[in-house]
Amino acid sequence: MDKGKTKHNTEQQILEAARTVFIRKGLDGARMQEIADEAGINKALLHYYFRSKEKLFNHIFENALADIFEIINQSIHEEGDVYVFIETFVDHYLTILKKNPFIPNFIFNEINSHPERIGLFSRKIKLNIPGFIRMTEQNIAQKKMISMPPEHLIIDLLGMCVFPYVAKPLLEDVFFRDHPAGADNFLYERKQHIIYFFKKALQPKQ
Amino acid sequence: MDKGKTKHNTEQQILEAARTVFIRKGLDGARMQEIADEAGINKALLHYYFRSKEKLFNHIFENALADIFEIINQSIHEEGDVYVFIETFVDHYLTILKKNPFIPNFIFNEINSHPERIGLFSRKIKLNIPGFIRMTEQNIAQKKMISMPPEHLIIDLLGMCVFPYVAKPLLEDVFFRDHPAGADNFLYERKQHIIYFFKKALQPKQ
DNA sequence: AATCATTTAAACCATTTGGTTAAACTATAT
DNA sequence: ATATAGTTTAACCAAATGGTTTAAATGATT
Repeated sequence: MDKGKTKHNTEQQILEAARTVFIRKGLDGARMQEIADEAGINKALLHYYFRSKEKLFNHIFENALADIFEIINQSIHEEGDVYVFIETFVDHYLTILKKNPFIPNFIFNEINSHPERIGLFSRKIKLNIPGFIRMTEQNIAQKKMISMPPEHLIIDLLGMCVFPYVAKPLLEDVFFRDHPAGADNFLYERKQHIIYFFKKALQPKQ
Repeated sequence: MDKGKTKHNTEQQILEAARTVFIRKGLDGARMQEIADEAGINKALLHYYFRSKEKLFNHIFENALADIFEIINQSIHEEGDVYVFIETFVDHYLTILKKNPFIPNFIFNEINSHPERIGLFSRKIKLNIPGFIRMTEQNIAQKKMISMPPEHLIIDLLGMCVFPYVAKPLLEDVFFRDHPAGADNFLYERKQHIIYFFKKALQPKQ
Protein backbone atom coordinates (compact mmCIF):
# COMPACT_ATOMS: atom_id res chain seq x y z
CA MET A 1 0.00 0.00 0.00
CA ASP A 2 2.31 2.69 1.26
CA LYS A 3 4.78 3.40 -1.49
CA GLY A 4 6.57 6.01 0.63
CA LYS A 5 8.51 3.39 2.57
CA THR A 6 10.58 2.24 -0.39
CA LYS A 7 14.33 2.43 -0.39
CA HIS A 8 14.39 3.95 -3.86
CA ASN A 9 12.09 6.89 -4.43
CA THR A 10 10.80 5.56 -7.70
CA GLU A 11 7.68 7.65 -7.56
CA GLN A 12 9.75 10.80 -7.55
CA GLN A 13 11.86 9.55 -10.45
CA ILE A 14 8.72 8.81 -12.43
CA LEU A 15 7.28 12.23 -11.73
CA GLU A 16 10.46 13.95 -12.81
CA ALA A 17 10.68 11.89 -15.97
CA ALA A 18 7.02 12.47 -16.77
CA ARG A 19 7.50 16.17 -16.21
CA THR A 20 10.41 16.30 -18.59
CA VAL A 21 8.66 14.36 -21.33
CA PHE A 22 5.22 15.95 -21.02
CA ILE A 23 6.65 19.45 -20.98
CA ARG A 24 8.78 18.76 -24.02
CA LYS A 25 6.18 16.90 -26.07
CA GLY A 26 2.78 17.71 -24.63
CA LEU A 27 0.07 15.19 -23.76
CA ASP A 28 -0.45 13.98 -27.32
CA GLY A 29 3.23 13.84 -28.22
CA ALA A 30 4.40 12.09 -25.06
CA ARG A 31 4.80 8.29 -25.02
CA MET A 32 4.50 6.18 -21.90
CA GLN A 33 7.49 4.13 -23.06
CA GLU A 34 9.56 7.28 -23.32
CA ILE A 35 8.63 8.29 -19.80
CA ALA A 36 9.57 4.84 -18.54
CA ASP A 37 12.92 5.03 -20.34
CA GLU A 38 13.59 8.51 -19.01
CA ALA A 39 12.84 7.27 -15.48
CA GLY A 40 15.04 4.21 -15.98
CA ILE A 41 12.21 1.75 -15.31
CA ASN A 42 9.84 -0.28 -17.44
CA LYS A 43 6.32 0.37 -18.60
CA ALA A 44 4.72 -2.14 -16.24
CA LEU A 45 6.08 -0.32 -13.23
CA LEU A 46 4.90 2.96 -14.64
CA HIS A 47 1.33 1.70 -14.67
CA TYR A 48 1.87 0.16 -11.27
CA TYR A 49 2.43 3.65 -9.84
CA PHE A 50 0.11 5.70 -12.02
CA ARG A 51 -2.74 3.78 -13.50
CA SER A 52 -3.10 5.75 -16.71
CA LYS A 53 -1.43 8.32 -18.87
CA GLU A 54 -4.22 10.72 -18.08
CA LYS A 55 -3.75 10.43 -14.30
CA LEU A 56 -0.02 10.93 -14.62
CA PHE A 57 -0.50 13.87 -16.89
CA ASN A 58 -2.99 15.58 -14.62
CA HIS A 59 -0.53 15.23 -11.77
CA ILE A 60 2.21 16.95 -13.77
CA PHE A 61 -0.03 19.58 -15.24
CA GLU A 62 -1.56 20.66 -11.96
CA ASN A 63 1.80 20.88 -10.25
CA ALA A 64 3.29 22.92 -13.07
CA LEU A 65 0.43 25.36 -12.88
CA ALA A 66 0.47 25.50 -9.11
CA ASP A 67 4.19 26.36 -9.11
CA ILE A 68 3.67 29.29 -11.46
CA PHE A 69 0.62 30.57 -9.62
CA GLU A 70 2.44 30.41 -6.31
CA ILE A 71 5.34 32.51 -7.58
CA ILE A 72 2.90 35.11 -8.77
CA ASN A 73 0.93 35.08 -5.54
CA GLN A 74 4.08 35.47 -3.46
CA SER A 75 4.82 38.77 -5.18
CA ILE A 76 1.38 40.16 -4.37
CA HIS A 77 0.87 42.15 -1.19
CA GLU A 78 -2.39 43.99 -0.96
CA GLU A 79 -0.74 47.02 0.59
CA GLY A 80 2.49 48.30 -0.81
CA ASP A 81 4.31 50.09 -3.55
CA VAL A 82 3.63 49.08 -7.18
CA TYR A 83 7.26 49.51 -8.10
CA VAL A 84 8.36 47.19 -5.34
CA PHE A 85 5.77 44.73 -6.54
CA ILE A 86 7.01 44.97 -10.10
CA GLU A 87 10.62 44.44 -9.11
CA THR A 88 9.93 41.39 -6.99
CA PHE A 89 7.45 40.00 -9.47
CA VAL A 90 9.78 40.33 -12.46
CA ASP A 91 12.70 39.02 -10.47
CA HIS A 92 10.88 35.93 -9.16
CA TYR A 93 9.07 35.20 -12.37
CA LEU A 94 12.12 35.47 -14.62
CA THR A 95 14.07 33.31 -12.20
CA ILE A 96 11.56 30.48 -12.36
CA LEU A 97 11.30 30.89 -16.13
CA LYS A 98 15.05 30.59 -16.53
CA LYS A 99 14.93 27.31 -14.64
CA ASN A 100 11.81 26.07 -16.47
CA PRO A 101 11.86 27.66 -19.90
CA PHE A 102 9.38 25.25 -21.48
CA ILE A 103 6.66 25.36 -18.85
CA PRO A 104 4.72 28.34 -20.25
CA ASN A 105 4.38 26.87 -23.71
CA PHE A 106 3.35 23.57 -22.16
CA ILE A 107 0.64 25.18 -20.07
CA PHE A 108 -0.68 27.44 -22.80
CA ASN A 109 -0.82 24.65 -25.31
CA GLU A 110 -2.67 22.29 -23.02
CA ILE A 111 -5.26 24.85 -21.96
CA ASN A 112 -5.80 25.81 -25.56
CA SER A 113 -6.29 22.27 -26.79
CA HIS A 114 -8.34 21.20 -23.76
CA PRO A 115 -9.89 24.30 -22.20
CA GLU A 116 -12.32 22.16 -20.26
CA ARG A 117 -9.44 21.05 -18.05
CA ILE A 118 -9.32 24.49 -16.47
CA GLY A 119 -12.31 23.62 -14.33
CA LEU A 120 -10.42 20.73 -12.74
CA PHE A 121 -7.82 22.87 -11.02
CA SER A 122 -9.31 26.35 -10.90
CA ARG A 123 -10.91 25.41 -7.58
CA LYS A 124 -7.69 24.05 -6.11
CA ILE A 125 -5.28 26.79 -7.19
CA LYS A 126 -6.14 30.44 -7.40
CA LEU A 127 -4.31 33.57 -8.42
CA ASN A 128 -4.73 36.33 -5.88
CA ILE A 129 -6.18 38.74 -8.41
CA PRO A 130 -8.37 40.65 -5.93
CA GLY A 131 -5.28 41.41 -3.89
CA PHE A 132 -3.44 42.66 -6.94
CA ILE A 133 -6.37 44.83 -7.96
CA ARG A 134 -6.60 46.43 -4.51
CA MET A 135 -2.90 47.17 -4.51
CA THR A 136 -3.04 48.74 -7.93
CA GLU A 137 -6.06 50.87 -7.12
CA GLN A 138 -4.45 52.10 -3.93
CA ASN A 139 -1.33 53.17 -5.78
CA ILE A 140 -3.45 54.95 -8.35
CA ALA A 141 -5.43 56.72 -5.63
CA GLN A 142 -2.18 57.79 -4.00
CA LYS A 143 -1.01 59.17 -7.36
CA LYS A 144 2.04 56.96 -7.33
CA MET A 145 1.14 55.70 -10.78
CA ILE A 146 -1.07 56.77 -13.65
CA SER A 147 -4.62 55.50 -13.85
CA MET A 148 -5.04 52.21 -15.69
CA PRO A 149 -7.22 49.08 -15.50
CA PRO A 150 -5.34 46.63 -13.27
CA GLU A 151 -6.10 43.72 -15.61
CA HIS A 152 -4.02 45.35 -18.33
CA LEU A 153 -1.11 45.91 -16.00
CA ILE A 154 -0.82 42.29 -14.92
CA ILE A 155 -1.21 41.07 -18.49
CA ASP A 156 1.48 43.52 -19.58
CA LEU A 157 3.82 42.16 -16.95
CA LEU A 158 3.13 38.53 -17.70
CA GLY A 159 3.43 39.07 -21.43
CA MET A 160 6.71 40.96 -21.24
CA CYS A 161 8.28 38.29 -19.03
CA VAL A 162 6.90 35.16 -20.63
CA PHE A 163 6.84 35.95 -24.31
CA PRO A 164 10.59 35.59 -24.95
CA TYR A 165 10.44 32.08 -23.50
CA VAL A 166 7.39 30.98 -25.46
CA ALA A 167 8.93 32.30 -28.67
CA LYS A 168 12.51 31.34 -27.83
CA PRO A 169 13.35 29.08 -30.80
CA LEU A 170 11.96 31.69 -33.15
CA LEU A 171 13.92 34.46 -31.44
CA GLU A 172 17.15 32.54 -31.65
CA ASP A 173 16.70 32.04 -35.36
CA VAL A 174 15.41 35.50 -36.23
CA PHE A 175 17.64 37.67 -34.07
CA PHE A 176 20.64 35.68 -33.03
CA ARG A 177 21.46 33.18 -35.76
CA ASP A 178 24.95 34.61 -36.19
CA HIS A 179 25.82 35.12 -32.52
CA PRO A 180 24.26 32.29 -30.48
CA ALA A 181 25.32 33.84 -27.18
CA GLY A 182 23.07 36.78 -28.07
CA ALA A 183 19.88 35.07 -26.98
CA ASP A 184 21.18 34.34 -23.50
CA ASN A 185 22.55 37.84 -23.17
CA PHE A 186 19.19 39.20 -24.30
CA LEU A 187 17.36 37.26 -21.61
CA TYR A 188 19.91 38.46 -19.07
CA GLU A 189 19.35 42.12 -19.95
CA ARG A 190 15.62 41.63 -20.06
CA LYS A 191 14.99 41.96 -16.32
CA GLN A 192 16.44 45.43 -16.04
CA HIS A 193 14.76 46.45 -19.25
CA ILE A 194 11.31 45.39 -18.09
CA ILE A 195 11.64 47.06 -14.70
CA TYR A 196 12.87 50.28 -16.25
CA PHE A 197 10.18 50.13 -18.91
CA PHE A 198 7.34 49.84 -16.41
CA LYS A 199 8.67 52.54 -14.15
CA LYS A 200 8.84 54.89 -17.09
CA ALA A 201 5.39 53.97 -18.35
CA LEU A 202 3.63 54.13 -15.00
CA GLN A 203 5.16 57.26 -13.46
CA PRO A 204 2.67 60.11 -13.07
CA LYS A 205 3.26 63.04 -15.39
CA GLN A 206 5.41 65.79 -13.93
CA MET B 1 -1.81 16.54 -63.42
CA ASP B 2 -3.17 20.04 -63.10
CA LYS B 3 -5.62 20.07 -60.26
CA GLY B 4 -6.40 23.74 -60.82
CA LYS B 5 -8.80 23.00 -63.63
CA THR B 6 -11.35 21.27 -61.44
CA LYS B 7 -14.89 22.52 -61.11
CA HIS B 8 -14.84 22.15 -57.35
CA ASN B 9 -11.81 23.63 -55.67
CA THR B 10 -11.29 20.62 -53.46
CA GLU B 11 -7.70 21.50 -52.80
CA GLN B 12 -8.77 24.77 -51.23
CA GLN B 13 -11.40 22.99 -49.12
CA ILE B 14 -8.80 20.54 -47.92
CA LEU B 15 -6.37 23.29 -47.02
CA GLU B 16 -8.99 25.17 -45.05
CA ALA B 17 -10.06 22.03 -43.23
CA ALA B 18 -6.48 21.09 -42.48
CA ARG B 19 -5.79 24.58 -41.22
CA THR B 20 -8.74 24.44 -38.86
CA VAL B 21 -7.85 21.04 -37.47
CA PHE B 22 -4.09 21.48 -37.23
CA ILE B 23 -4.43 24.85 -35.53
CA ARG B 24 -6.90 23.50 -33.02
CA LYS B 25 -5.13 20.22 -32.26
CA GLY B 26 -1.52 20.56 -33.39
CA LEU B 27 0.37 18.06 -35.52
CA ASP B 28 0.24 15.25 -32.99
CA GLY B 29 -3.36 15.81 -31.99
CA ALA B 30 -4.75 16.14 -35.51
CA ARG B 31 -6.27 13.13 -37.25
CA MET B 32 -6.36 12.69 -41.01
CA GLN B 33 -9.89 11.32 -40.74
CA GLU B 34 -10.97 14.47 -38.91
CA ILE B 35 -9.49 16.66 -41.63
CA ALA B 36 -11.30 14.62 -44.28
CA ASP B 37 -14.58 14.96 -42.39
CA GLU B 38 -14.09 18.69 -41.92
CA ALA B 39 -13.44 19.02 -45.67
CA GLY B 40 -16.45 16.85 -46.49
CA ILE B 41 -14.44 14.28 -48.41
CA ASN B 42 -12.97 10.88 -47.65
CA LYS B 43 -9.53 9.86 -46.53
CA ALA B 44 -8.47 8.40 -49.87
CA LEU B 45 -9.00 11.72 -51.59
CA LEU B 46 -7.05 13.47 -48.90
CA HIS B 47 -4.01 11.36 -49.71
CA TYR B 48 -4.73 11.78 -53.39
CA TYR B 49 -4.13 15.51 -53.02
CA PHE B 50 -1.48 15.56 -50.31
CA ARG B 51 0.56 12.43 -50.09
CA SER B 52 1.19 12.46 -46.38
CA LYS B 53 0.18 14.12 -43.15
CA GLU B 54 3.61 15.67 -42.92
CA LYS B 55 3.39 17.30 -46.37
CA LEU B 56 -0.05 18.67 -45.59
CA PHE B 57 1.09 19.97 -42.25
CA ASN B 58 4.15 21.71 -43.65
CA HIS B 59 1.94 23.47 -46.15
CA ILE B 60 -0.34 24.79 -43.41
CA PHE B 61 2.46 25.66 -41.03
CA GLU B 62 4.49 27.62 -43.53
CA ASN B 63 1.49 29.60 -44.69
CA ALA B 64 0.44 30.44 -41.16
CA LEU B 65 3.91 31.72 -40.38
CA ALA B 66 4.21 33.61 -43.66
CA ASP B 67 0.92 35.42 -42.98
CA ILE B 68 2.11 36.63 -39.59
CA PHE B 69 5.53 37.63 -40.84
CA GLU B 70 4.01 39.58 -43.71
CA ILE B 71 1.78 41.62 -41.40
CA ILE B 72 4.78 42.51 -39.31
CA ASN B 73 6.91 43.39 -42.32
CA GLN B 74 4.19 45.62 -43.74
CA SER B 75 4.36 47.80 -40.64
CA ILE B 76 8.09 48.31 -40.97
CA HIS B 77 9.44 51.27 -42.88
CA GLU B 78 13.11 51.96 -42.47
CA GLU B 79 12.55 55.70 -42.31
CA GLY B 80 9.77 57.09 -40.22
CA ASP B 81 8.38 57.86 -36.82
CA VAL B 82 8.42 55.12 -34.14
CA TYR B 83 5.06 56.16 -32.85
CA VAL B 84 3.51 55.84 -36.29
CA PHE B 85 5.14 52.45 -36.59
CA ILE B 86 3.77 51.37 -33.21
CA GLU B 87 0.24 52.47 -34.07
CA THR B 88 0.15 50.71 -37.40
CA PHE B 89 1.89 47.64 -36.05
CA VAL B 90 -0.44 47.22 -33.08
CA ASP B 91 -3.46 47.93 -35.24
CA HIS B 92 -2.55 45.43 -37.96
CA TYR B 93 -1.31 42.78 -35.61
CA LEU B 94 -4.30 42.87 -33.26
CA THR B 95 -6.62 42.78 -36.25
CA ILE B 96 -5.10 39.59 -37.61
CA LEU B 97 -5.01 38.10 -34.12
CA LYS B 98 -8.69 38.80 -33.63
CA LYS B 99 -9.41 36.89 -36.83
CA ASN B 100 -6.97 34.06 -36.05
CA PRO B 101 -6.80 33.82 -32.27
CA PHE B 102 -5.30 30.31 -32.18
CA ILE B 103 -2.48 30.81 -34.64
CA PRO B 104 0.16 32.07 -32.19
CA ASN B 105 -0.23 29.15 -29.83
CA PHE B 106 -0.13 26.80 -32.80
CA ILE B 107 3.11 28.28 -34.12
CA PHE B 108 4.82 28.53 -30.75
CA ASN B 109 3.94 25.00 -29.82
CA GLU B 110 5.16 23.52 -33.08
CA ILE B 111 8.45 25.38 -33.03
CA ASN B 112 9.00 24.35 -29.44
CA SER B 113 8.30 20.69 -30.02
CA HIS B 114 10.16 20.57 -33.35
CA PRO B 115 12.69 23.43 -33.41
CA GLU B 116 14.51 21.80 -36.31
CA ARG B 117 11.60 22.76 -38.55
CA ILE B 118 12.64 26.40 -38.37
CA GLY B 119 15.39 25.78 -40.88
CA LEU B 120 12.85 24.69 -43.50
CA PHE B 121 11.15 28.06 -43.79
CA SER B 122 13.62 30.57 -42.40
CA ARG B 123 15.12 30.85 -45.88
CA LYS B 124 11.76 31.36 -47.57
CA ILE B 125 10.22 33.87 -45.18
CA LYS B 126 12.12 36.55 -43.38
CA LEU B 127 11.23 39.23 -40.86
CA ASN B 128 12.65 42.59 -41.84
CA ILE B 129 14.55 42.99 -38.62
CA PRO B 130 17.41 45.07 -40.08
CA GLY B 131 14.85 47.58 -41.29
CA PHE B 132 13.25 47.75 -37.90
CA ILE B 133 16.61 48.22 -36.21
CA ARG B 134 17.57 51.07 -38.53
CA MET B 135 14.28 52.82 -37.91
CA THR B 136 14.64 52.48 -34.16
CA GLU B 137 18.21 53.73 -34.13
CA GLN B 138 17.29 56.74 -36.25
CA ASN B 139 14.51 57.70 -33.88
CA ILE B 140 16.85 57.35 -30.95
CA ALA B 141 19.49 59.50 -32.69
CA GLN B 142 16.82 62.12 -33.38
CA LYS B 143 15.89 62.07 -29.68
CA LYS B 144 12.33 61.14 -30.50
CA MET B 145 12.54 58.23 -28.11
CA ILE B 146 14.74 57.14 -25.25
CA SER B 147 17.72 54.88 -25.92
CA MET B 148 17.00 51.18 -25.86
CA PRO B 149 18.13 48.01 -27.64
CA PRO B 150 15.77 47.57 -30.60
CA GLU B 151 15.42 43.83 -29.94
CA HIS B 152 13.75 44.55 -26.63
CA LEU B 153 11.33 46.97 -28.21
CA ILE B 154 10.04 44.54 -30.81
CA ILE B 155 9.77 41.74 -28.26
CA ASP B 156 7.87 44.09 -25.96
CA LEU B 157 5.44 44.88 -28.73
CA LEU B 158 4.94 41.30 -29.81
CA GLY B 159 4.52 40.11 -26.25
CA MET B 160 1.98 42.75 -25.29
CA CYS B 161 -0.13 42.01 -28.36
CA VAL B 162 0.11 38.26 -28.51
CA PHE B 163 0.12 37.19 -24.89
CA PRO B 164 -3.59 37.73 -24.21
CA TYR B 165 -4.40 35.42 -27.12
CA VAL B 166 -2.00 32.69 -26.13
CA ALA B 167 -3.29 32.78 -22.58
CA LYS B 168 -6.91 33.44 -23.48
CA PRO B 169 -8.61 30.41 -21.87
CA LEU B 170 -6.70 31.10 -18.67
CA LEU B 171 -7.59 34.78 -18.75
CA GLU B 172 -11.24 34.07 -19.20
CA ASP B 173 -11.25 31.79 -16.20
CA VAL B 174 -9.07 33.88 -13.92
CA PHE B 175 -10.35 37.36 -14.66
CA PHE B 176 -13.72 37.10 -16.27
CA ARG B 177 -15.45 34.01 -14.94
CA ASP B 178 -18.36 36.05 -13.64
CA HIS B 179 -18.76 38.46 -16.58
CA PRO B 180 -18.02 36.54 -19.81
CA ALA B 181 -18.28 39.70 -21.91
CA GLY B 182 -15.33 41.04 -19.94
CA ALA B 183 -12.73 39.14 -21.94
CA ASP B 184 -13.93 40.56 -25.24
CA ASN B 185 -14.12 44.02 -23.80
CA PHE B 186 -10.64 43.61 -22.43
CA LEU B 187 -9.27 42.70 -25.86
CA TYR B 188 -11.16 45.63 -27.34
CA GLU B 189 -9.58 48.12 -24.91
CA ARG B 190 -6.19 46.55 -25.34
CA LYS B 191 -5.21 48.36 -28.53
CA GLN B 192 -5.51 51.83 -27.05
CA HIS B 193 -3.84 50.68 -23.88
CA ILE B 194 -0.80 49.29 -25.67
CA ILE B 195 -0.35 52.36 -27.84
CA TYR B 196 -0.65 54.69 -24.88
CA PHE B 197 1.65 52.52 -22.82
CA PHE B 198 4.44 52.58 -25.37
CA LYS B 199 4.17 56.29 -26.02
CA LYS B 200 4.49 56.92 -22.32
CA ALA B 201 7.39 54.53 -21.89
CA LEU B 202 9.37 55.71 -24.90
CA GLN B 203 8.98 59.46 -24.71
CA PRO B 204 12.22 61.29 -23.91
CA LYS B 205 12.34 62.84 -20.48
CA GLN B 206 11.28 66.46 -20.36
C1' DA C 1 -17.44 7.65 -77.95
C1' DA C 2 -13.27 7.68 -75.60
C1' DT C 3 -9.99 9.54 -72.60
C1' DC C 4 -8.58 11.50 -68.53
C1' DA C 5 -8.83 13.48 -63.86
C1' DT C 6 -11.74 13.43 -59.88
C1' DT C 7 -14.25 11.18 -56.26
C1' DT C 8 -16.30 7.57 -53.48
C1' DA C 9 -16.67 3.38 -50.86
C1' DA C 10 -14.81 -0.27 -48.49
C1' DA C 11 -11.77 -3.32 -47.32
C1' DC C 12 -7.23 -3.88 -45.88
C1' DC C 13 -2.37 -3.47 -43.73
C1' DA C 14 1.45 -2.46 -40.75
C1' DT C 15 2.70 0.00 -36.96
C1' DT C 16 2.19 2.38 -32.82
C1' DT C 17 0.37 2.82 -28.49
C1' DG C 18 -1.94 2.58 -23.98
C1' DG C 19 -2.64 -0.84 -21.05
C1' DT C 20 -2.68 -5.79 -18.98
C1' DT C 21 -1.09 -10.11 -17.22
C1' DA C 22 1.58 -13.61 -15.14
C1' DA C 23 5.65 -15.43 -13.36
C1' DA C 24 9.67 -14.76 -11.16
C1' DC C 25 13.16 -12.23 -8.49
C1' DT C 26 14.87 -8.90 -4.79
C1' DA C 27 15.10 -6.42 -0.82
C1' DT C 28 13.07 -5.21 3.52
C1' DA C 29 10.58 -5.57 7.67
C1' DT C 30 8.54 -8.15 11.25
C1' DA D 1 12.16 -17.25 7.75
C1' DT D 2 8.35 -15.62 5.84
C1' DA D 3 5.38 -12.35 4.17
C1' DT D 4 5.16 -8.13 1.66
C1' DA D 5 6.09 -4.32 -1.40
C1' DG D 6 8.79 -3.23 -5.21
C1' DT D 7 10.60 -4.51 -9.63
C1' DT D 8 11.68 -6.90 -13.92
C1' DT D 9 10.86 -9.45 -18.07
C1' DA D 10 8.28 -10.63 -21.70
C1' DA D 11 4.51 -11.75 -23.88
C1' DC D 12 0.13 -10.21 -25.03
C1' DC D 13 -4.29 -7.47 -26.39
C1' DA D 14 -7.38 -4.15 -28.40
C1' DA D 15 -7.87 0.11 -30.40
C1' DA D 16 -6.31 3.83 -33.12
C1' DT D 17 -3.98 5.56 -36.90
C1' DG D 18 -1.42 6.73 -41.22
C1' DG D 19 -1.53 5.02 -45.40
C1' DT D 20 -2.67 1.78 -49.51
C1' DT D 21 -5.36 -0.60 -52.78
C1' DT D 22 -8.99 -1.82 -55.83
C1' DA D 23 -13.07 -1.27 -58.22
C1' DA D 24 -16.46 1.39 -59.41
C1' DA D 25 -18.69 5.87 -60.38
C1' DT D 26 -18.77 10.75 -62.05
C1' DG D 27 -17.64 14.44 -64.75
C1' DA D 28 -15.33 17.06 -68.05
C1' DT D 29 -12.62 17.37 -72.59
C1' DT D 30 -11.60 16.23 -76.97
